[in-house]
Amino acid sequence: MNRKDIPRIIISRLPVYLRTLQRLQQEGRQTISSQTLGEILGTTAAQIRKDISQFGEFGKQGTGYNIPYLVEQLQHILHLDDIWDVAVVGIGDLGHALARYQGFVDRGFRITALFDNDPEKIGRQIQGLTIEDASLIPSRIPELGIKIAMLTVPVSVAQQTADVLVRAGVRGILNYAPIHLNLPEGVCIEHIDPAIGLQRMTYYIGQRKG
Amino acid sequence: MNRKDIPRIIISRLPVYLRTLQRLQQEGRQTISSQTLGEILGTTAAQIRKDISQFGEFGKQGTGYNIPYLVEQLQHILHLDDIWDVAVVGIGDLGHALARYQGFVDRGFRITALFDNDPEKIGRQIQGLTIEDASLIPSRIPELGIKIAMLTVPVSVAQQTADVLVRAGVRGILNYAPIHLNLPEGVCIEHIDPAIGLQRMTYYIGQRKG
DNA sequence: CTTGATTTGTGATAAAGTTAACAGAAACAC
DNA sequence: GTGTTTCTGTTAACTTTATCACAAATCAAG
Repeated sequence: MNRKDIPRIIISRLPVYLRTLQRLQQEGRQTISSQTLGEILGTTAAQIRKDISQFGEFGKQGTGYNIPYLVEQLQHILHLDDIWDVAVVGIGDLGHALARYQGFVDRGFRITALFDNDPEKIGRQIQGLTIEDASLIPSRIPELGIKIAMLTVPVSVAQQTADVLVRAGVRGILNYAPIHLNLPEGVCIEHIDPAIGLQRMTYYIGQRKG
Repeated sequence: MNRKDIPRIIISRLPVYLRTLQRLQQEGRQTISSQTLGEILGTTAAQIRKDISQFGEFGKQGTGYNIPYLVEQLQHILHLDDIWDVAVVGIGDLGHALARYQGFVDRGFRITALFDNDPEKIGRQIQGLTIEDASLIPSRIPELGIKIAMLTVPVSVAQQTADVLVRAGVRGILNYAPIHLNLPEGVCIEHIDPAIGLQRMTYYIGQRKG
């Protein structure tokens, strides 16, 4: 089981499985078959079985998967055994919303640092955290051992801010700026851009009047 | 050129091309080769050429692509010739941030309705728009001709709210609730979940202490 | 006008990903 | 205990997607 050999597309589906399994677990459900999980997720049983089987034999014939056990295994595979500390860089409306969002802890993440370069914002508090001067990123990120950042700065400074973060030791960036970031090998990047999502739909929805 | 025959994965890349081309256009650049665009986007020239060629011959040998012309063509392909009206449903921190975001208009979208079911919020204004009672969705959505909604409600009511929107005539939903929505054939859905993005990265980043 | 450098669009090829199908294990009904 | 049903993990077949490689078009220089 060499981690590098497992296709990226399979890895990208695991968090989706995990999210649903955690919800089912909270609802008190004990087991689930690939068939049923596929129906819930709008995918096929074969794909779910194939994906999960990349990492071991977690199911049981005739019964399906034990939900708490599979949740545990997926969390381990995705390195979610411990909580990750995350920084939010750029405290505009969106950064503010992320800082206040209560849903990260159950998923394995905790926001532990906020950065902005606006003197008006520096020093203010959100959820008990103080917004720090972005110029302190190079010292504070290593100090706090932060490896992951959410980037919610304007496009004009996104690439340079990302570069600073990477130099400070950040290994993964969730980028909300609507621009493709070029980062060195070994740094992970995920892009979130609502307009891209909307534009992917309008192709299929068709003409506005029609 | 049957639209249905073009692979979804190609469609999903077009908005990414468009976003970059629009930025280059704003910077005053006139032409670009697939090679250079590939370097900017971290992809290959061949893929860009193949993707674009699905829809016609928009480039010129020896020169590359004319940026304003290609932008226009991509906008037309994606049905972005006119501005789409969009509703935001659920005005928490995130819905609030989306309602205030200034970046949609250049990308083809305009937020024209806000809904929430909290009496405290109904009637308040954001960017000149009044938050309306979510119970009015069935009448207001058709009235305003809205076909696209951004869904930022709690998980517990996400599916039922989506169902209401679809019954009201919505054809595409950008879902921010961390749950998979099951919608009828013909309705487009895109999911945005920051925790999923983070979890896709932690697989590769590895153990927190390591 | 010719030569050399670029660059597209595309048919052929290779790689990657998905689906189908089934042996074997487990559970269940009676 | 036996027969039936359920369900996984896996191999093989199939489908989709990405890459390669090149003819033909364009441009620039002299």
